[in-house]
Amino acid sequence: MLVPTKKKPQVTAAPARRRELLDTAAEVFAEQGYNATTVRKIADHAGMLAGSLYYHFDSKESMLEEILRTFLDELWDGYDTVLGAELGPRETLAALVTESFREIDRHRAAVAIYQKESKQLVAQERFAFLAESQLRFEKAWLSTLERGVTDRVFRTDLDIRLAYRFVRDTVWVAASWYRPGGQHSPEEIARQYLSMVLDGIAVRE
Amino acid sequence: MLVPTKKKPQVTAAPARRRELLDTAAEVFAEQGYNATTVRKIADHAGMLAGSLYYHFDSKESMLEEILRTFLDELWDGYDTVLGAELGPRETLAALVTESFREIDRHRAAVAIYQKESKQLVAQERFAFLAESQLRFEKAWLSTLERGVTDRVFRTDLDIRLAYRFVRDTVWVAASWYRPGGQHSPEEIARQYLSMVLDGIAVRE
DNA sequence: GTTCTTCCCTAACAAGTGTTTGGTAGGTTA
DNA sequence: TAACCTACCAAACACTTGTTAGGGAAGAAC
Repeated sequence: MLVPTKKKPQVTAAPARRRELLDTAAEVFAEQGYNATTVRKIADHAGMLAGSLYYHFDSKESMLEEILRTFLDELWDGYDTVLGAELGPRETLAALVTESFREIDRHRAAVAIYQKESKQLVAQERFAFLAESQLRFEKAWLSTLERGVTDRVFRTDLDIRLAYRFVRDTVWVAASWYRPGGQHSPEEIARQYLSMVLDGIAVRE
Repeated sequence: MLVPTKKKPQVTAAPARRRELLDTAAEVFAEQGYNATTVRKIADHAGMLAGSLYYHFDSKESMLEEILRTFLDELWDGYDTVLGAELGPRETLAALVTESFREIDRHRAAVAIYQKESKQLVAQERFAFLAESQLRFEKAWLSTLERGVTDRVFRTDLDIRLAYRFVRDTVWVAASWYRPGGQHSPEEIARQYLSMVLDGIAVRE
């Protein structure tokens, strides 16, 4: 019982308030950019003062890390379910795209942050998990495309790495304009995107 | 001859050194993000001290403005030539995509900056020209797609605004991974992208 | 040879940055 | 009632930021 090791809320299981603050922080990060966002702005949006944030979090950077980790954890939950179902390549691609749009719907802010900042963040060892995730991501998509090519489901005359970047980007950039509760549901957007990616926008002869 | 009105180089026609500095600044902006880039970093890359930059430029912000203005001017030179040729919708789309990849090849850094920062910049009146350009851009692409639909060249069952964002994003996001002097020429990338956008990645029955 | 111009340096400035320290109101526990 | 914990505030900290003022070296102009 010596040295009570002042239990800071950072280490305990995340309470509701903590999640609340992370949500508002993610919103501001996504809107203004991480570097342009000051802790005072976050505190403003949360109705408190800058210093008070440090009761809940170690640093501004740790807030960013937790936002991205939470998002990626949930993303891979969905992806692993899809990949574990062992569907055909075309169905796997469709399921991955649909799942991605669902994640955009649920984690719009986090996705936007990821898109904007991940490239610079991976350089820091603290955010090395971004690189790992990116690698798994690439493997999942590339193998699906390759399977589709060998199965003669996808065209064989295309550069597969270009196709990968093509599909990947078309999906995730949507986070920059997507607004939850808009005209289209995530599933509807996924359906139209898939239609364009798979069959193209030109009329068939 | 009273008051020699100290001619600052900012107002005169751009000398070579000025363009040189803007190029290095654009490179750093693109790599680290505008807000994360300090004038000292720019000066480092240019082999001089921070204060010396202010002999050439009014401010950090004016450097950013000139980088984006130069890029957009050249972009619209190319676009206007394409649009003025009065080609069919499919050919216009192909020409616009190809022209876009050429611009990415020539202004990689500026395009990357535009992609990352424009959304937050348009709020400032100084960067209102970004909004104008964006509007012209949207008109050009949307009208091309609409013409294609009425001409039965493009599919009629697609949400045309979704298709617009689809094509727009697929093209410009390429700036985030494209490296000049790589395996593929801009024209080759454009050809493959067009093939995917027009005909899709699925095998035709 | 003197003057002028170009281009950079040195040194500082004020404002804004993330973060820390000590305190405190209010509820919960003993 | 007393001790304690939670969640915040108030005020400052060291540092970085964009920017400015004055000066000086090297060459061009006269």
